[in-house]
Amino acid sequence: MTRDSFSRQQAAAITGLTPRQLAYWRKTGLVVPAIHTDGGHARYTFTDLIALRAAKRLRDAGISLQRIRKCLRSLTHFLPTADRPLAELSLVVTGDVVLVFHGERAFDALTGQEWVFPIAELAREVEKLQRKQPRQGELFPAAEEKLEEYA
Amino acid sequence: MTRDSFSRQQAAAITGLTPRQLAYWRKTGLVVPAIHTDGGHARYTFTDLIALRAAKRLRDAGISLQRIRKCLRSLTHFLPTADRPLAELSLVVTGDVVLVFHGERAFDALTGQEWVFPIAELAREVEKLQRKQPRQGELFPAAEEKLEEYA
DNA sequence: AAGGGACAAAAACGGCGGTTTTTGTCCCTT
DNA sequence: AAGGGACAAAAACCGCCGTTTTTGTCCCTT
Repeated sequence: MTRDSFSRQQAAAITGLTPRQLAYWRKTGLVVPAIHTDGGHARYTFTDLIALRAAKRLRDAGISLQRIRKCLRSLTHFLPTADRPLAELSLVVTGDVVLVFHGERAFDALTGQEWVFPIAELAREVEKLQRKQPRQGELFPAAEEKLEEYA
Repeated sequence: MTRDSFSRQQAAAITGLTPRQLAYWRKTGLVVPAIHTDGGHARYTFTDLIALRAAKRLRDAGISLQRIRKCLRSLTHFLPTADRPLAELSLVVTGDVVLVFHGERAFDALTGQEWVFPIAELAREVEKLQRKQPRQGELFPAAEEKLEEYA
């Protein structure tokens, strides 16, 4: 029981996961312990624990393992800088979706699509428009066509 | 064409929605124009435009009308302060979920569940644990039971 | 204890068809 | 123009069911 390596039992106790889950997740590559003892037994590092804990939270939030896997696959694809997303990134979970916060922006962990728009921004848009009453089309080019179309 | 009331055509042109949609959304109560002319015709206010624009964005982001309605219903339920969520709150959309930012927190607009957890927080948790090696149970009470259970 | 295998229950997924909601279009009235 | 009604196409939803994934449990080996 050193300072920076944990047995499976310990890891399970700390993270709130079952030993069975650790075994399966290891076998399927979700979280693979970084260290092995001489006897070939697994040892979880501190970083491993964080990853496990993150995964546990995602599970508790109702995200299925399958979805977590998908997210990780696409994350390593569109955010290659992060090689251990579960231990590095800020995650927000809602319903069946995982959001990643990266700098000021938020992405869908699955698709990489960015989907943030504070209402304040909308207000500014419409305000601008209001000030230019006569030539309001500039802000919404597509809308301008519609204006003519339905005029 | 005053400064703060817009006809249906204008509203449609500005927001990028079709007049048909405005009519339907009005009829079904999603966004009801706040003003009426003497002749009984609808006039959209500036705030209405913002709401329309927000809804439009949600639609563009792939959120169905039905889901938007659900979100609004539950929003007015667990955030009663906001009586016009579409025109007041910050929304984040990903996949088929709508997130509401309210102060420092984020909620699922549908369930009201709060689901934010920066990884940094997890690291702190585990760090604390590491410093108290001998009595590690305090941080994860549930885990402590497991420790015994699987010991 | 840890690892691994085997088996079964539980959970999650994916596709399909039927139903409801939303939108487009046309027409009529004011 | 705006409102409203009617009809049809498109989009979205819901429930069902067979398949796959995940987990629990038991047993055996080191």
